[in-house]
Parts: sequence; C-alpha cells; structure tokens
Amino acid sequence: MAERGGANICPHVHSFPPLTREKTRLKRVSFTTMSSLMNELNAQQCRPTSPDSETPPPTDPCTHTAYDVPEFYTEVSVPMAPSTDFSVFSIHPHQDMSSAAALDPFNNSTIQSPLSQPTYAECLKPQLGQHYLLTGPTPGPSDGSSAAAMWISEGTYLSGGMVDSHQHVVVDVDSQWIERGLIETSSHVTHQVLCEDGRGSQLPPSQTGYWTLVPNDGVSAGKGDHNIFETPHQLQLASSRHEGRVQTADGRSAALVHRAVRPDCDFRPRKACHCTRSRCLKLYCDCFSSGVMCSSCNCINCHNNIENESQRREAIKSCLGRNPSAFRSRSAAQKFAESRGWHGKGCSCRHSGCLKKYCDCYEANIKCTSSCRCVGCCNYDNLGRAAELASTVKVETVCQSLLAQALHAERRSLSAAAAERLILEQFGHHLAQIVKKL
DNA sequence: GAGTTTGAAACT
DNA sequence: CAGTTTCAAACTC
Repeated sequence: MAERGGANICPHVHSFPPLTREKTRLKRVSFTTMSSLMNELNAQQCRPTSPDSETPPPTDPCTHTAYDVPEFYTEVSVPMAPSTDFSVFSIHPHQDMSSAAALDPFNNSTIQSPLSQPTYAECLKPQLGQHYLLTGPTPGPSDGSSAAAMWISEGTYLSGGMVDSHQHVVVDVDSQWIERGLIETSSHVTHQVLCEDGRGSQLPPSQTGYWTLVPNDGVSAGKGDHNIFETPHQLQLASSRHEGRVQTADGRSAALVHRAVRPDCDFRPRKACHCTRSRCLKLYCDCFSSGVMCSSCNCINCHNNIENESQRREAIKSCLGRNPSAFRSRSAAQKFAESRGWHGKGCSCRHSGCLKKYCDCYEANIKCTSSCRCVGCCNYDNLGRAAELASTVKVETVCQSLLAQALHAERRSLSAAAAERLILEQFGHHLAQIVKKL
C-alpha cells in the first residue's frame, strides 16, 4: 500500500476492507445512545480489518483527537449488477451541525444508476466540480453528532462521503473499486476516472483509503450554499467535462476526475402527475417532490421543466426554506432512521387507519411508529394483522353466538351479572380464536 | 369518468 | 403553533 496518511490522519481510518462489487449487506447496529454509537464507530475505525494491511498501527489508534481529520465511518452496500443502485451510510461524529454543510443523517441515499435523471440533490453544489450532493442539508439528530451525505460523480458511482468541517468531501476511494467501476461502467461514461497525484502521475492500484475531495472552485468552496440547483439541461451544457481535484487527507496526492452527465433519463419509477393549479412547482406535485422534472405528464401549465428554470429554482429554494428535507425520500429516511433507533417524521392519518395509500407509511410499506401522530392506526405489527383477521371473521356468526348465550341465560333465569359473564366468556372465546391465529 | 375522501402542503 | 385552505392522489360509485 502506498504511503499515505501523514501526521494528520489516523492510519486505521484506511483499513477498511476493499470495496468490492460483491453484494454486501449493510451492517445494522442498534445503539441505545449516540455516544455508544460513536464509541462503536471509533472502535471499528481503529480496528484493522485487513490482516495484510500495510498500514502500521498508530501509536494511539483510537485517539482521533490526535489527528487533524474528521472521524469517519462508512457502510457500503454495493449491488452486483453494475448499473443498479447502491447505498452508503456515513456517520460523522464531529460534524458541525450549525454549518450550512450539515447533512442529512437519516437519508438512506441512493446513488442512481447512470441511466437515472439527476435529481435536485444530485444537481446541488455544481461548483464542486464533478461531485453532486445527493442529500439535502438537513439538521441531524437532536444531539447533532452525526451527518451523512452522498455524492455522485461521473453520472455513475464514484464514491459516497460527506462534508467535513472544512467543506471538503471526505470519501472512501478504493482504486480497485474504481478500476472495476471503470470497466463495468465504461459504456455509460464518456470520460474516464483518472487518479493522479499532484504531479500528474497515476496513482498505483494499491492506493486505497480515504480521500478528501477538494472543490475545484476554491472561491465557492466552503460557502455552504447547498441550495443551489442546476437543471439537468444546465448540467449537460456546462459539464461535458468538469474537473475536480481529489487529494488524500494528508494533502500530498491528488486525483483528477472527469465526469459525464446523463441528464435525459429517468430511472426512478414515477407516475405521471396531473397537477392543474400548482404549476408543478409545489410539493403537491409528485414529480417536483421527487426531484425530477415533469416528463410525459398530464399536468396543466407545468413549470417544472427546463423552460422555466428560474421559477423552478425559486420554488425549490422556497421549499427548502420551509423544510430543508423537503425533497428527501421519506421511506428511505425512515428506514435509515429506524435502523439506528431514530424516528422519522411519521404520518398524521385520522380516517384511513393507515391502511390506505393516503398514508405515507402504508404507501411506503412501512409500519407506523411512535413518531406518527395518526389516529386509529392499524398499520403496525399484530394489530394490523388482527384487524385483517377480524375482518375475515363473520361478525354475524359471532353476534349470533353471543345472542344464543343471552337466550340461554334467559331460559335459565340467570341473574343479569351471570348472563353478562356468560356472554363475555363467549366473546372472550372468539377473541382467543383470533389471537390464536396471529 | 365524475364525484368524494383523504392527508400533506401551504397559508393565515 | 394551531386552525384553515388548497391541492392532487386515492378511492368510490
């Protein structure tokens, strides 16, 4: 392994197993507190995972305060199919949540396939050269100790990472992965990903580890304005060949990454909208809220298109002003949140029992949680099943049975209390049958 | 296909 | 923050 790290980085931060194209399952760990999460993360960061790692053990491997780099942990799930999605979760223990670079920790971000239409988030931060933020700048959990972000490059999948306190994008870059990515995505990209050092020499294949992607535009870097959007059309015009410097955390090496954008495809399955009054510039519009322009929709007076870029941009800014996570996938967010014991936004259903598609949770195939404010919810484990079973039981049969008990009590001239008990016992019997089927 | 219901978004 | 209105999708007939 090539020399890297330097004095300002924990060498073990680099010692994750190489990213492969084999499907790996996301490691999901339940943490009761964020502190335990951080402890665990730190322990994992400092735990060499590769027996043949050439990285020497640090003097104090778990004292990250000794290194002037953000602590960083990433979970990666890479599907085997080259053009499908993969997800990266990142936890940043010391993210400054007060900065504009605070990113969405709940987002189970997905890097779309090369055939996907860039979403708003992908079009964020165009001044970062080839790297597009996939997630919105959303405040993190209450303790403000973590944040995550996804970045897309080459219209494919270069890396996942996050913004550090210096507005640099910290990503894990595995050259072997990149090489494989190049091979497998070469039909989708028009420019190759090149990894070079600062003098133009190509980095050796063994140069794996974590890198800091430095914004190509040094002026705009660090301003933290994530509410800048570009349309796919703009990207297509402006980015046929953009460059961004990639340097290692020690700042001694750099890589040039060129990208290509494929703006005219839409990967995510989405129904055509039928908006009539919102101009498709409000979150009522499914296309708009999904982060894509209308295409082949049945909307009237649509402004969610290239021809109305300025208005569209203003609308996006307005939505993000009201809610920084407005364009976040709720289902993905909640799944990720639940995987870590957090809770998402939740629904507020009152009349649907959370068993119809009016309910966000139900539509996303998610069980309601304590974070929901729904009334009469049937969309949670067991009860929903019970309701389903109960609906299949012939209510009439049960009523007849109870009535028979009442008549029986009357014939025997039982007291009211005894009759009531008889009926209740029969009712309990039916309930027991339902419970037994659960 | 028209009308109604529903819950989120937007507004006050 | 709460109440109301607007909106578009889901649903019913």
